[in-house]
Amino acid sequence: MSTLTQPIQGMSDITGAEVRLWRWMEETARGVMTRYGFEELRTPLMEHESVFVRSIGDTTDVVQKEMYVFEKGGRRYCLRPEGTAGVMRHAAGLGPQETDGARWFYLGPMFRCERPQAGRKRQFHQCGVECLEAPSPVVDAEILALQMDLLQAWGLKNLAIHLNTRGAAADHAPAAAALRAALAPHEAELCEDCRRRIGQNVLRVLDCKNEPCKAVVAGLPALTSFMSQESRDYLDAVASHLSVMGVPYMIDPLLVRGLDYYEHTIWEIVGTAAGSQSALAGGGRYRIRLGERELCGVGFAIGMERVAAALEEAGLAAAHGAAVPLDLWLVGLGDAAREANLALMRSLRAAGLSCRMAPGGSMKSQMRAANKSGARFALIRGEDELAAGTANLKNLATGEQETLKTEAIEQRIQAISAAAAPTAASGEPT
RNA sequence: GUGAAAGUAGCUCAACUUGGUAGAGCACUUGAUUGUGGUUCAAGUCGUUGCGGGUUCAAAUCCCGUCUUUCACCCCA
Repeated sequence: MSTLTQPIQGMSDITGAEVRLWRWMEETARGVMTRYGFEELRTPLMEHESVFVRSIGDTTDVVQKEMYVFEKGGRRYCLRPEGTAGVMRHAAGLGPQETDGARWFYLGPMFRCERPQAGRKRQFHQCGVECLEAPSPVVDAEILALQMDLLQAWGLKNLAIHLNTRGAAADHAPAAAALRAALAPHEAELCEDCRRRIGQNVLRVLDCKNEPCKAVVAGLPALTSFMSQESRDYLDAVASHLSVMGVPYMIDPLLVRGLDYYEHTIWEIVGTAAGSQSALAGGGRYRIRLGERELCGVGFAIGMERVAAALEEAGLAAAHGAAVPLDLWLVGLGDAAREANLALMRSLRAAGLSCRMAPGGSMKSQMRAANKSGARFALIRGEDELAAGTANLKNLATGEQETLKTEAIEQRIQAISAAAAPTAASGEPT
């Protein structure tokens, strides 16, 4: 295929059963988040590059290697690689009265120029929330509960919350320095990547997958032991609030999250999905300074592709991807019947019924089209029926057919349609 | 950014090793039934073998490049 018929690498068209599943996921998410008092916020897909450089951190891989950056009219823009920074950019332009206690959620595409693989696309989709209430372990625990409720509303099971803390901002530098000092005697035992990490991103040594590195890390004191009492108490408080709410979790002292803006609580939610992308979602408490405003909040993001894959694996996707059948397929033989059906379709649709017809063709081909469409009923009219003022309504599932008077058609179809399965709720694109 | 595998009809795949007219199933169209779908039977359509170049009398097949997909790193949701 050529560039004219293929999407860009790592980006894909979402169609058919997949798009129906996604709409259901989005509607379900809106429902859950609304019950927690969150309002939808739609920020642009493009921002000034600096919005992300400031908040995510200019040494992170996301900023250094993965952002789609381009220049236009002397300004540098980028496609958003995540959702939090844009929401904070919005908040920073508002006054404190409008941001204190704000609860926003978002749903939409993000862009990172990484090498694609299972559960990782260059255009991917996240569902996330940001809560700007005054920092408190209570709020963090509530947000975690929300996230688990949402994942469970989608039907996911066997999820594990891995909970940890980055500590208060004042603890970051001392903790990193202490970790470097603790690792120094073992440098020769570490892998090449980890020796590089000591200088650049020392926390990443903690979650290295190589056995020798794991052995070294296992012998180190917990990272929290390098933090202040306040930081340890904060984590304990979050854990205890989770217990009160009955939300299961596990403390994972080796959990690391890469973006610079996190402080205190951080977490990931891991599913059982195959492959290396088992993290379905992540979140944490953060502090972001943009312009004159410094904003503290807590939030999470869920990878929609990964959730969809998990639903697929659990056998839950098919039910939500099923097409809603048409109420009716109109079959007409001859010009007069076709014109009559054309007019009838308009009033049926105005009445809320879904219907289609073929522009022509034999009785057989029209009936085949009706069958193939999955419509519940076929309405059949030819010269004879028009002359007699009637139409034949056939139930395509049972083969039963009844003859109706023309003036009774619409009412009868309404009644039958209402008795059948209700049509799916409407959804909005994102 | 690093390392590896794959791409043939609308779909799932065969033919590639050892170069010699590109095939099957499903799907699709039509007919058996001149006004009734699904099942059955019969016939038919279906391709610039991802794209571009090279080797050769001859390339789906061998070689090079490129695009895309997949997998593992890196990183992240």
